[in-house]
Amino acid sequence: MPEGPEVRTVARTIASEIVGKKLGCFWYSNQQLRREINSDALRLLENTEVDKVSCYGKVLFIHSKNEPIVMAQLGMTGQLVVTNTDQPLPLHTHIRWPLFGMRKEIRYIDPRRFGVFDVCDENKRQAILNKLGPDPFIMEKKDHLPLIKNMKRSTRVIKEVLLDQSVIAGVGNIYASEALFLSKIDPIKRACDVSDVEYKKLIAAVIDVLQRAYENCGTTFSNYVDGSGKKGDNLQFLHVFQREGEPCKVCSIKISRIKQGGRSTFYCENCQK
DNA sequence: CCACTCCTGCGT
DNA sequence: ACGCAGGAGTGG
Repeated sequence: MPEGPEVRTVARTIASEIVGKKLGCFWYSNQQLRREINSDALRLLENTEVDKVSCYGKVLFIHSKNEPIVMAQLGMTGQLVVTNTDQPLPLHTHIRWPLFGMRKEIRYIDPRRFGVFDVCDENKRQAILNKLGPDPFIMEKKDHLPLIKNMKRSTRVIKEVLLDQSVIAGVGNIYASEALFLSKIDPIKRACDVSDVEYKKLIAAVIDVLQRAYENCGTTFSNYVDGSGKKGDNLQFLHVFQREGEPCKVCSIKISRIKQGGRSTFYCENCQK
């Protein structure tokens, strides 16, 4: 479900509910997610207070006063929400984590179970972050040139490079298409054939598209919700994603859909060269 | 590099 | 019945 802006929105919205609260008795379903749930390690966090919630790319961390740190990835359909304990349990609820004395709990819901809910220590967290490319939400101007140099080395198609989290963290299938549209780059072009001028526009477009999505609390076209269960408002502002056959908002020709690396890419054949 | 896998649900 | 879906890893 979630790309950088959605994960960042979830992090912000659950933070306001759980920071400073004490975690209660951890519960999990017997089904396993992408990885098995390490309940023994997670239970070490019972009776500890949540310190902060952070995220990098599509990875979300819940920090307690002590280690370990909770590491969550939402996959395609993961939802991390804080709700009243007496609310009916949605199908595919895999984790319930009450907040001490609050009549509220953290819930992890994930129909497809592509997500991860795990723990790590600070060293492991750094190792995870080191494998990821720069996050456009955090990136500074001085990071642009090394990023462009890195992208340029690849002979892969530019769309697929944008999805590679080790190159740039937080861009997913929606915002890859959107950023390429805004910077007028043909998604079929190999990354090594994209010019410096195009790259500058592309990086600016990526930052722009992600920032705008975050300001609109993310894109909901299916089941994405923020930490309070609220849908995102960004769908109406998308230019190409899931608009196959509809008119381009710039030139009015029909938006195309192609497959790249098994994923759909939406683009305008006229505007993007 | 590619194809394939993990899984459920929805629309055609 | 089939193809599609905000992700990411594996193995050839």
